[in-house]
Amino acid sequence: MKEEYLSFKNHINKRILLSENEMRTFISAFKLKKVRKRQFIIQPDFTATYRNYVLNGALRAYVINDEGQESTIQFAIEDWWITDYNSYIYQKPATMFVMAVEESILLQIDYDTEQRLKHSNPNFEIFFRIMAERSTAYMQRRVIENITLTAKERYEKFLLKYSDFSQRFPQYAIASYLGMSTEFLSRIKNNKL
Amino acid sequence: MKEEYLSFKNHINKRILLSENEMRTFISAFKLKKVRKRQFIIQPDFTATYRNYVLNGALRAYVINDEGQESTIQFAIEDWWITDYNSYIYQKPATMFVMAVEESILLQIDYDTEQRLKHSNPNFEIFFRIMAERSTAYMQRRVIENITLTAKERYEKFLLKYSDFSQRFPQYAIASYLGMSTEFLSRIKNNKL
DNA sequence: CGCGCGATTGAGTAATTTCAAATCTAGTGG
DNA sequence: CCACTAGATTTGAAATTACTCAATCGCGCG
Repeated sequence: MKEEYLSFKNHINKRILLSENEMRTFISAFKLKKVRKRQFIIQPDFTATYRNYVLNGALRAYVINDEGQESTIQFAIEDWWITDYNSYIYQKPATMFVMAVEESILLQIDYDTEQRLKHSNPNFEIFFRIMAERSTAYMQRRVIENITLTAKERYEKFLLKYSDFSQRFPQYAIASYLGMSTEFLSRIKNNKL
Repeated sequence: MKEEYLSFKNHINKRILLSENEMRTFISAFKLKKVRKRQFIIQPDFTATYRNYVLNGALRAYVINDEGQESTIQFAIEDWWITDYNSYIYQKPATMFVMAVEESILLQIDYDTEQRLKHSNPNFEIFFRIMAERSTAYMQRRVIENITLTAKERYEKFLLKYSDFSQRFPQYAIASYLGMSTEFLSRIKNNKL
C-alpha cells in the first residue's frame, strides 16, 4: 500500500470494517489523478464520469446562471469527496463546473467500476450507502441554515465549521456558497454595517 | 399482499428488482400506523425510531428556533418518505417536529429492523443506498435553488414542481419551507408588490 | 353562531443587492 | 527581481428585496 493512500485508507476504516484483502480490492478500483490549478474536472453538458476523493489540494463546484452569476455548490479539500452528484448518480449531463483551485491529487473511481465494486461485495455497497446517507444529512443541515439564518449568522457558522476553507478559497466563492454578494460578505468581515 | 400496499410495492419496484419472496420479506419489515390530524410522530429530544413511508395523508417536518420561528424542512404526501433524517441515521435526539397535517396512514420501519434487513440481503442494502443517493441529489437541488433564486422565483418553481402541496399545506408552512415570511408569500401570490 | 387561526393589507424598517469607483494583490513576462 | 496588469477585495451611495408589526378580513370547526 502506497504511503500516500494512508488518509484514504483511514477514511474508509472510519466507515466500514474491511479485511486487508478487501481493502486492497477497494483501493485498487481508484486511479490517481493529478490536476493543475484552474483545471476543470467536470463541465456542464458532459456527464460526470468520476467520483473524486481529494488526497491533496482544493477544488470547487459551482453553477453559472443565465445572468452569468456563479453559485458555489461545494468546496473540497483533503479527505473530502467531490463530483456533480446529480450527473454522476444518474449518469446524465452535468450542470456544474468542478475546478481545481489549487494543484490537486485525486483518487478517482469511474461509474461503471463503482457499480461492479458494489455488486462484488456487500461491504462496498454499505460504504457507498453510508456516504450517501451522511451526505443527505449534511445537505439537510445546509438547507436549514440557509432558510433560518441571516447572512451574518451563516458566515459566522461557516467560519466556525470550516475555518480552513476561508484561507484556501477566494472570498467571492465563499460568498456565493453562502448565498450572498461578495460586497456584502466583505462588509460583514470588516464590520462595515 | 394487502391491496393498500400496492403503491409501496410499486415504489420499491421502481428502485430494485426483487423476487416475490424478497418483496414479502421486505414489506413485512414495515408496520402499518395510523395517525390523526395534528398528531406528532417525531419531537425534539426524542430519537427518531422510524423511517416513515406515507401510504395516505400529509405530514410536515419543521424546526423551531430560539425566537419561536418555525422553518419547514420537508413535506410528505402519498409515496414520500419522512423522518428526522439526522436523528434517524445517527440514532441521536431529534431537533425536528414531524406532524400529521391530515389524518394519515404510514408504513414504518424501525432502525434496528432496517439494519437487520439490510444485512440479510444485499438487494435491500441497495434499496436504501439508492434512496439515500437520490435524497442527496434532491437536497442539493434545493440548496441550489435557495442560494440562486429570489423569493418569487422560488415560489414559482415550487408551484410547478409541487402544485399538490399548495392545496394541502397551509400557506405559512410553504412560506417557511421557501425561506420567506408568510406576509411576503401572500404578496407574491396576489401580485401586491 | 361565534371563536380563533390563517391569510391579507398597509406602512415603516431592516437586510441585502447593485453599480461604480478605488484599492489591493498575486501572478506574468521582461 | 521588478513593473505591470488583471482579477479580487473594499468602500460609498442608492435601489431593491424582504421583514416586522399591527390591524383587518375571512372562514372552517366546534
